Amino acid sequence: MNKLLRLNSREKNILVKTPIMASLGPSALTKMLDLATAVNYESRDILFREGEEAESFYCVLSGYVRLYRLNKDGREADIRICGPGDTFAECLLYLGPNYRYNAQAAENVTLARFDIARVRAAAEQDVDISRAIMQSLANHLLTTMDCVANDRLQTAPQRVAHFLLTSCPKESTSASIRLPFQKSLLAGKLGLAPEALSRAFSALRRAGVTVRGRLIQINDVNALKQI
Amino acid sequence: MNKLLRLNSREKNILVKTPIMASLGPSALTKMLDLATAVNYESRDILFREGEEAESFYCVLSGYVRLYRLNKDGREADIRICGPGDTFAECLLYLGPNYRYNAQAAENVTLARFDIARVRAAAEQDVDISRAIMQSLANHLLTTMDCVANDRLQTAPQRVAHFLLTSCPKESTSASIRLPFQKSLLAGKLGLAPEALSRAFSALRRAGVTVRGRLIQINDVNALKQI
DNA sequence: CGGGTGCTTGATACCGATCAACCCACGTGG
DNA sequence: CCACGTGGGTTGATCGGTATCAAGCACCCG
Repeated sequence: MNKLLRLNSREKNILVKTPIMASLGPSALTKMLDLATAVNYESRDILFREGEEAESFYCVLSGYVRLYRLNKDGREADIRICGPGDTFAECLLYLGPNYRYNAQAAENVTLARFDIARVRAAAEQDVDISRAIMQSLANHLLTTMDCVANDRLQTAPQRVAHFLLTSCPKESTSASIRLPFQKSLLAGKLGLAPEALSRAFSALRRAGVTVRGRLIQINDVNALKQI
Repeated sequence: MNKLLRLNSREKNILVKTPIMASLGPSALTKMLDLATAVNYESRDILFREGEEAESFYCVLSGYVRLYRLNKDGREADIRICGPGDTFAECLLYLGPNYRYNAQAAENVTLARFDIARVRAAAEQDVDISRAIMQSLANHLLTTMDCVANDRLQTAPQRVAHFLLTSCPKESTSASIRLPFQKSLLAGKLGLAPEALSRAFSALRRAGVTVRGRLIQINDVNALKQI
């Protein structure tokens, strides 16, 4: 981490377009902007660890953040990958005082930081704010339930196909995608070892998926849906 | 399903002790009780299916409900098992108009049903209600994240051990537990096939776990923690 | 006593983790 | 300019864990 500052105007512009802020009315929006500070981390920096006292929650302005858990042998499992516009740890607004997972910068990131106690107070007074928080929580809950279902129902190639399909523009018959982050991060997001992701990609070649670096060419979107 | 009625006093008594209702002030509580109707389902009844339009969310008064998803070959995966006091589908209060998973009665159940639109309106006017919803959402989000992490980090015996430990009274050195539902339901909850649960139990015998029907005897709680 | 249901046990197959080696692109310094 | 190291990714061989299929068992209730 380094300096902790008011947001500059560029950062403000990003923040206000964020899902959690976009639905706010003008007065709620200024309240929230007043509470936000900007903070930067470098790749691999730890933002916080499981068990630490939670003072802040965050909204990603640029870069990617890994939320993950450790088992007692030190193995890591990603729970969620947060990109620009994503909010995390806001569930602690109404829960216990400790972080429940680790957070690490997957690359250089800029975040908006919010003081939990202050936002909680603001939400009590402003329905706009509590509605926005509920929407965010509800969204994360559904995404996470999707994740459980996908982990339990889909094989590695199916997960990758599913991910690619959600990255395609709707209603397209073919597409080319640029991964927004490293493959190893994608592997973690899908609950796979990097090797398994690699093999899944090569299994998808027969379905018309070509991979070169971060560039992915999908010849037949419908074929992918059949996987 | 059968009749849909105002709650009788026994049901009201259960409902008000429920996490989502317990934190409400008197006026919010009466508002919510006014909105609740009681509904019964028999074992294996389908409450709703993924994709159907969502009019209601539910709170379990007695029995157990399975939330699950299907893949395209018809295989099922449980996402969550809801028991007495649990609320489900409340995430749709602020989201799309359709259920995102299937819900089935795992045994005969009694539920409190809430109309989504009306509760949404009530939450706009009463901070108590929206705070209660946020707490519920935040709780489910964390539980579901736990679920993802456990699926990705733990083997079958570890999952079972973890489940048993959370069912033990805190700070006890030995315990005996009665499963509140069928083993096949527990298997689904833990993301296992029933056979795998069975084998996990027999693997735990060496750690001092004895199983007879729904009764489970744990000789050494600390040994379980080492699994 | 017969039949159903829920559970266990065994045999097998599959999937993905793990370990190890290698490849490639890139940057650095001699 | 080349030798080297580093980090990210791929590929192959192996192992372990769990699903799946099939059969058998225990209990309950008529």
